[in-house]
Amino acid sequence: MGLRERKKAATRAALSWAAIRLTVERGLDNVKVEDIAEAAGVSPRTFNNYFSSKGEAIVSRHLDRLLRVADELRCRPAEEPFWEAIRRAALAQLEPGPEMLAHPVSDPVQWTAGVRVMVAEPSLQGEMLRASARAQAEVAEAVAERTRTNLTADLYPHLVAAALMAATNVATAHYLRADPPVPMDRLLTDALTQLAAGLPTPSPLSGRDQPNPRPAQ
Amino acid sequence: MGLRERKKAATRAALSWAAIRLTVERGLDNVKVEDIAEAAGVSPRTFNNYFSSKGEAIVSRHLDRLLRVADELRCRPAEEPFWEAIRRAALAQLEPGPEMLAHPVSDPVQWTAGVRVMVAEPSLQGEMLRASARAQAEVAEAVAERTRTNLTADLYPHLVAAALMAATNVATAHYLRADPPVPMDRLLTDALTQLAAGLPTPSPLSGRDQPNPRPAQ
DNA sequence: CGCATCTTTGCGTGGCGCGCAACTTCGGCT
DNA sequence: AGCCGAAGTTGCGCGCCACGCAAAGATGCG
Repeated sequence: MGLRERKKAATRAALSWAAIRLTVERGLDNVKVEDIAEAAGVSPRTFNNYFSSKGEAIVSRHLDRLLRVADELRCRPAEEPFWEAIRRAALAQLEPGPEMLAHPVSDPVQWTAGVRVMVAEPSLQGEMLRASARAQAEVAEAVAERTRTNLTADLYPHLVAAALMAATNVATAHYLRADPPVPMDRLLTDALTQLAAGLPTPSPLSGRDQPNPRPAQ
Repeated sequence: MGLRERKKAATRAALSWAAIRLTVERGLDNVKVEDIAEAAGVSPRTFNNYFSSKGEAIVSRHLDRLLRVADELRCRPAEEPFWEAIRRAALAQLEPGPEMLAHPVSDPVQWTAGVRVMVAEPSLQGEMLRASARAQAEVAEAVAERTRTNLTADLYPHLVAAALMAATNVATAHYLRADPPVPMDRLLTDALTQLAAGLPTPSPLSGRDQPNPRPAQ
């Protein structure tokens, strides 16, 4: 890989991390594009050569994580049971990615705070969900290959991909509000297990700690 | 309901429909907020009293549809089997809503074109997915009530809601690309059936018309 | 070394989101 | 009926943002 591309990737990462860090520190609308560009040591105009909006910059790290899920799914051996492969692929997003290790700026705490603001800020929610949708398309393709289903004629690969992303989102949301904290891999595995079981209504007598306190109205 | 609220609702609908119609006719970025306001007979400034962006205006009709799903789910009798209730609720979005009947402007063709542009335009995708997320929260609440699960402690209601929305989105996407056309209710029902069955890998020998033409690489 | 290609940058423009402060309309209450 | 507070509308103005364009700079290859 030439110097050119390495530099591009570095600038991209710098911009993205700067966007996340500043947004976490000051709040989304106390950060101007100018600030992000300055923090990354680049002209404001250049920012828009890499990202078409603040939101896209912030979410791009999240998108990278999600794309690793599709990659991992393609890498799983073909003889592995299907849902086991799905589970492994889903867990791939929790491993620190290549650019995560390169930038020591990004401790997990900062990342969690970043995700929290992405979920909280309305204008970032859309961007975040769009990232999920993009990753979902990749996953659907991988699923179609693996299960030999048809990407345009069958619902199946899209359903699996959508369910996988849904599990990710639900687990993430739960992770962010869980107190005391719950490990993310457990949440993800749990969600996928329930999905693969067809989401049967849990029997209220077995293993439930407490029934819903809100009475049915 | 007083005159005030009726007028507000009317203006809101007028703005939203105008936004959709103009966008379908001319393309998203050949429509200025000014145009939409003018078409609705209202000042440009007023537009932003109702919607905070073009995208929100366009998608608001879609959001209304999705919210009807949660409403319908709450209305289904408690003795109805759970997944049957889910199916019925999902199908509720296909029925023309109250404001659909009031505005004869909105034939199904126009609506389909509207959805098509929402899915195609990048800046509308996010808004659309945000609408799904909002509806999903409502559905999750309804599911928690019905199944007596806990909205904050359990993944279950969120998973069901997310799966329902995923089914809706996947079915919609398939509907938009299907040629020859496939009835939407069949797609939705099919998607939900597969989900409730735990998304088993379809056996490639039975009932498949054609295997995936792309070889696994 | 020198040229072709890609990238960065400054500038300018059009549009948008929204706070603010009049002004208008509505609806209840005496 | 008439009045008054509340709610909605409008015009104005500001700061920000996305992006087209063209000049200047960096990079890689022969």
